Amino acid sequence: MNIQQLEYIIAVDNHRHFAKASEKAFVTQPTLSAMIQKLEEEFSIRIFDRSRQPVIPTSKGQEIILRARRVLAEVNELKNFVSE
Amino acid sequence: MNIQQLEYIIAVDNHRHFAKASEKAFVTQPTLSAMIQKLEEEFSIRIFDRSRQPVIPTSKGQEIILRARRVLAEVNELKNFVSE
DNA sequence: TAAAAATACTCCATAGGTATTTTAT
DNA sequence: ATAAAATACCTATGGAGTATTTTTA
Repeated sequence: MNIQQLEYIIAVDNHRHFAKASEKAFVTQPTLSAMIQKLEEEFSIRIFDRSRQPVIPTSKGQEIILRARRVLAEVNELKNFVSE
Repeated sequence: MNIQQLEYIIAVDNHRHFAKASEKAFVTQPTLSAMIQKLEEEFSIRIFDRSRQPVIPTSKGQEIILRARRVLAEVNELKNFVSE
C-alpha cells in the first residue's frame, strides 16, 4: 500500500470513471488501473465494480475509501505543516 | 513522501539511534539513513540532530513526528479493517 | 579507539508510460 | 460502433543491499 494508491481510489470514487480519475491524478489510465488492481490484490478485495458504468465502489470498497480519506487528511495536515 | 519513511522516523524517535531503529524497521542502517535524508531534503527540513548522541529530533522534527504518528494511526486502522 | 551515521557504489523491484485488446453500452 | 477498462510490454526511478569512510563520544 502507498499514498498514491489511496489518492487513486479517491479520484475514482469522486469521478466514477477510471479515465477521468487518471487525468485528475496526473497519470495515464493504464497506470491508475494497474495501481488499483495491485491494491485490490494486496488486500484480496474488490474495491470497485467495473462490470457496469459508471464504475461504483463495492460495500467493502466504500469502507476502505472512507478510511483512505482519513489517511489522506492526515497526510495533508503533515504536508501543510511542512510547507509553512 | 511515503509511509515507510514515516515509519522510519518514528523508529528513530523511539530509539534515538539509527542502527537500532533500522533493526526494528527490518532494513539496514544505510537504507534507513538514506530514506530519512531524502525525506529531509524533500521537506527542506532537518528532522533529527545527529551531531550529538543520542540522536534527537529538532523542534520542527518533533511536530513532523507528531503528525507522522497520526498518519500511521489512520494507516493502521485501514490495514486492520482490511484484515478482518 | 570504538561506536554511530554518512557515503559510494550496485542491483532489482515497481511505478509509470505507449500501444493494443477486450469488454460493456 | 464507441467509449471504457484491461492487458502486454518497455523504461526509468528509487528503494534496498554490501563495503567503506567519516564523524562523534
